[in-house]
Formats: sequence, C-alpha cells, structure tokens
Amino acid sequence: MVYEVIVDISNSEVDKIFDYGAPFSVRLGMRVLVPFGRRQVEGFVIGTKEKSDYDVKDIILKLDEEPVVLPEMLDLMRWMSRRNLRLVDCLRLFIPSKLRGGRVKVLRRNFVLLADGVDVEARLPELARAPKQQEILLALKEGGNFESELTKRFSPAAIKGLEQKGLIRIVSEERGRTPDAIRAESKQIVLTDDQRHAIETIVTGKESAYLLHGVTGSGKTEVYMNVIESVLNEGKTAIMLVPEISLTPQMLGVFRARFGDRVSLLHSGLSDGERYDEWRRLRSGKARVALGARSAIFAPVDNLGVIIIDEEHDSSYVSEGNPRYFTSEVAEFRARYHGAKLILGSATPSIDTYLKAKNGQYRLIALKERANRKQMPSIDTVDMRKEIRSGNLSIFSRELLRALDKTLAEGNQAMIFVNRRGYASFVRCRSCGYVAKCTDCDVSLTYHKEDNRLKCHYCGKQFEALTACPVCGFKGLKEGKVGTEKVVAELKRIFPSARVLRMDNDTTSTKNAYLDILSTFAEGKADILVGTQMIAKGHDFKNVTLVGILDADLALYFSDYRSNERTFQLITQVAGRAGREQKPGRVIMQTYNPNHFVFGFAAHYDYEGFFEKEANARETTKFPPYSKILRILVLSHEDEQAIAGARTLYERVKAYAAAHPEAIIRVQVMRAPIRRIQNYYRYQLVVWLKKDVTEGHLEAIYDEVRRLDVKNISVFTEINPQQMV
DNA sequence: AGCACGCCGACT
DNA sequence: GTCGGCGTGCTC
Repeated sequence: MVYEVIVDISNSEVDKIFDYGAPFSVRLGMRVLVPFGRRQVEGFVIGTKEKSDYDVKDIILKLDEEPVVLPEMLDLMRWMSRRNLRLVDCLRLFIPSKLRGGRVKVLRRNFVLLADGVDVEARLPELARAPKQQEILLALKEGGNFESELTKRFSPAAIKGLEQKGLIRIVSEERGRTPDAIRAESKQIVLTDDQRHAIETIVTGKESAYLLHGVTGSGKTEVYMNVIESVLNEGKTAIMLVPEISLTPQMLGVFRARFGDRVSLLHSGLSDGERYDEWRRLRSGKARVALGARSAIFAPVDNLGVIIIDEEHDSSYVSEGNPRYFTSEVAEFRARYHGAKLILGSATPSIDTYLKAKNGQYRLIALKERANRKQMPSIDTVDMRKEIRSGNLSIFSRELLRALDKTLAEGNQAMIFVNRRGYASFVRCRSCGYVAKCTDCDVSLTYHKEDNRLKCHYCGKQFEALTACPVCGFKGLKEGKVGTEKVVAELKRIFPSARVLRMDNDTTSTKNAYLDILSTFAEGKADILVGTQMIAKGHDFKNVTLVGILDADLALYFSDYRSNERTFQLITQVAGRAGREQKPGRVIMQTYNPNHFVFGFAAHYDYEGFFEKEANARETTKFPPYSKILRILVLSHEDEQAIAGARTLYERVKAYAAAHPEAIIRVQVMRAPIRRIQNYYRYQLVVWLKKDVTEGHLEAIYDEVRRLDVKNISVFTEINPQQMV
C-alpha cells in the first residue's frame, strides 16, 4: 500500500502529494512522521494507492490513534484548493494548532473502580500487611468508585499496588477546559407569530437554504435556537456562526442555558488548550452544537443537520489573511455534503445573498416585527452643508447638539458613531506642504495624541512626532486629530459635566478592554459612548435613546463597488442601537450628501427599495453579483521586478481573455491604490469574469500565475476583494 | 520551509 | 592554499 501524504510545510514548492510506504497500516486523515529530504517532518495522509512512480520511503510512525481529519474535510480541502489555496493551509484550518507539532497535552481525570468480579471480603486476608489497600477496597465496595486525582484520602502508591494485583481498574477519561459563559436563565419565551412561522417553515421545509430577513430585534436568535433544538432531537449536529464581535459571554450564556454542555465554543479568545478541548468534544460527539466565529465553520462534527450564519452580511466572514476563504461557500459545501440545511440571517442581507433569495436559490423568510413590538427609532437626516452655510463649522450639527442636551437632561445615554477612516489625519507643513509619510509604505502617517507619536496604519511602524518640518524647518506643522479623539474633546468642551467614553482600535488594544468599556457604559457609568464601527454591533443598551452618526457618507467616497451596500448596512446597524427597550429612540444622521439614495432608503428602513436600486446599478455596471472580479496582486521589493511581473502576467492573461470572450469581460493592469506597503512595490491585475463562469477559466488563470517565473516577486489572488488597497 | 551542493573573495 | 558567503535546487 502506498500512502499519499501532504507534508506540514506551508510553502507552495512542497504543497503537493508525496508518496510513502509503511510497514503498518495507516488510516486516511491521520498525521504521520515522514522522512523528507534529510530531515523528518509531520504530514497528513490524504489518500492511498496501489503503487507509486517513485522509489518510496516508509512512514516513520503514526502520530494519531484516530484520524484527526474527517473524510469530508479531505473532500473539502480538494474543493477549496481549486481557489488557489494550498492544501496544507486548508488542513491546518481543520485542526487546532495544538495538534500540530506534537504539543498535545490532554488533561485527564482518572476514576478508580473495583475490577470486575472481585469479592472484597475474600481478598482481604491476602492484604493483611497492606492496611491502606484494604481500606481502599472497602471504600470502593461501599461507594462504587472515586476520582483518583481529586481525593487526598489515598496515596498513589496504595492505588498502584492494588492495580498491579489486578484488584482495581483505573479508567481515565479526558477532562476539558471548557470556557466560562455568563449564566443566563433559560427563559420561557413567547414566540411571535413571525417567529413561529419562520421556525415551522425551516423545520418542515424541503429547501436546503433559507434567508431569514429580520429587522433588528426581531428575535432571530430565538428562531435559530428552536431550529437547532429540532435538529438535535433528530440526533444530528449543528453549527452556529456569529461575527466575532457578537460572541459575548452573554451570547454564550444564552446558548448554554438552552443547550447545556452540548454546546462547544470556538473563537479567537480561547487559549490553545481550551480550543483543543472544545475541538475534541465536538470530534468525539460529546458536544453537538458548535457555536463560534468564522473558523467554526470547520468544526469537526459529523452528521450535520443545520448550519446557521447570523449577520450574514458581516465582513468578518471573509477571512483576511491566508488562506482566504468565503465562509458561506464552505458552509454551502458542508451543507450539501451532509444534506443539512443552511440558514443565513440578517437585517441587511448582502446584495449577493438577497439576489439569490430573489432567484429562488434561498427560500426567503421575513421577520417584519420586532419581538418587543417597539417601533424602530426614527432616523433624521441633517444636511451638513446647510450648517456650514449658516456659520456652524463644528463637527456637530445644531440639531444633534440639541438632542444630546435633551438626552443628557433626561438622564439617558447617547452613542456617537464616528466613521474613522475619513478622519484619519496626516501631518502637513503649512509652509512647504510636506506631508509625513511612512518609510516603508506609500501612505501618510497618522498622528496619535495620547502617546505623541506618528503611526502607519498599514504596517504599524511608529515614528517620533515632528517638532519642525524636516524639509524646510518650519515649526508650524498642522496636526490633524484622529476622529474619535477630537469628538471626545469637543463633547467634553460643550458638555463639561457629561461622562464620555471612547472606543476604537486604540482603546481596545488589550483583550478585555473592549468588554470593559461596553460594560461600563451598560452599567450607566458614562453618558456618551463615542466609537468607530465596533460600537455598531451586538450589545443592547437599554438607556440609549439617541444615536448620532457623524459623516454618514464617508464610506461612499471610496472607489469600491460595495460602498453603498456598506453604508446602508452601517446606518441600519447603528440605528438599531437606539431605543431597544421601553424608551423610544432617535437617530440623527449627519451628511454632506443628503440626496444620495442610500440615505433615503436607510432613513425609512426600506431594504427592498435599496436592494432594487443597488442591484440595478450593479447589473448595468457589471459588478458582482452580476460578474466575478479576480484581483491579482504582484509584489516586489524592486519596482522594476514588480512591473515586469505584472506586465508579463497581464500579457498572458490578456491572451487567454482574447481566446475566451465567452468567459472574460476585460482585464486591466495598474499600480495598486497604495503603491508600496512594507517596502513592497505593488501592482495589480483586475480580471472581470462573467457571472456564471465555470471554474475551468479561473483554474487557467491560476495556472498562469503559477507559471510566472519572474524573480523576487510574490503574487496573491483574490476573488471579489473586500477592498482594494 | 530547510538543508545540501556549489562556485567566488579575504584570511590563519 | 582554505573558510565561508548565499544562489539554486530538491525533497516521495
């Protein structure tokens, strides 16, 4: 028997199948130690065959007793690799990092019990000289068994002695390090008609995929949990995905209360040990619901009944680093494999998803009412151009200031949402126009007041703040301020007695800072919370009656086909923070662009209207979902080499495009919007493919990328990029 | 990724 | 004469 092995080295040069023999039998999906060149490496057995074309070496040893990669995952790996992902990188996604490198430490709990058929009374005499062992036997007869680790009653020596005589048996079982959740009572919830209907439609429906379109607060979670319940009753398992940011202890508590230890949690906050234990609980079938962020889509569960993706539109579902994958695509694969149902939920579905629902690929279910029957907060648009014309140059409109004043006077809370990107400021010399730039990236540096330094937001490099212009020596450098900081300062000036909290990337650098800020605010220890995107999601604050959105239009200025969609989603989401409980809420949206259609639809919570308009625009301009965009990024430390690589690739792809006009709309080559990052010069090819293009064409282009033999360049590919930087 | 082989500059 | 620089090539 010849075993096909993928070595655990993440490098394209060795990301292929190597054949090995073995003097013992190895099962598919096991990790093995193999000789590789003149060293030894770990690898994964992904296949077998009768004979090899090579003079094979033998596998040294098996690293697992049971396969760690399920056959389904091997299929998934092959399927994912068609998107230009390395096989080994896929495999690494499927198993916890603890399993690799042999660093596994399984916590065990040992139970001591009487060996089968031992007559305690009859054996006592032979232990005349071992009183402790007698005592143990009598205790076992009395109490059945006990946990050896936890008791201090008996010494290990005595237990060992009995074990050697065959009088007792030690059974060890794995002990988990289950992460804690905040306890929540399992509330008896009265379902709304909408919710009942949704649950019934999904549970009894014949369709394989559903889109649950429910306004904020319509109780989607309750629907999910009921569906999971019914899946568990059928003896199947479930995967529930939420954006990382909404995986709060509260959320876990709700699931724990409902499903107890059948839930396993997978998220980035877990330690390696915890992650490994949770993974084992799922793999062994002890836990049957995997709740987690993006990566939980790879949970090692068998016999899947349902996969749920909450807040489906959330950008965190597309992985950023390597390997890049689309969670929904993986979910579709796994659902198909198991014949499981796929449920996507959102108040503001992505255009892509909603189009699929319209086309009947997903069954559309609408939750139109909030579970608490409260009205959505009213959204008022303020035209900031008018403010300027009437002499108000402040970042706050008079309307917003009045509303803030009223809110504070009434003892309620307010949230101010700042669109950070637009405020990212730079340092400019007012005399000669010099702008401080990063030495490694072609971007301007941002001034951070709190530590008086200049930082590059792309590579993280930091620089001393400038006291004088390095070009002309002028001392009057103008320092713009980061958005949230400036907003906080202004608020403190205008409302000196208000307690203001700030939440952005800078204030949440430590692990718990994020939760600390939110709970401080939730406990009413602050009046105003100022923050970036991160305050838009999750968390309900019952005393928030006012939400202010500064510069609601900033996302629109980015040359990105998803700008409108993102703006609509953002406004809807932020607005959902106001008036969640008894108190009515109000949203004030400031914009310099009040006539843009996004604001009209957003103010009326008119998703349908927005969708129609936006989908139409995408269709005419041939943007996704009416096409596929493939972006190929070429990087090199040497500008000439980057150019050479991009040019060569462009010529070849263009030739391919010319030969296949039925698949490829057009190809462009250009400098990337940011010309240099971390000292890499950056060029990009953008290939527009027709919507239903078969995989073969993508494969062909990937082949061209692989075949490119220009020296000292790196090439990255990405489909429908989230943003092109 | 590593680790060898291999072919050119300054040193005991 | 040799030690060692890192370019290039291979790993079943």
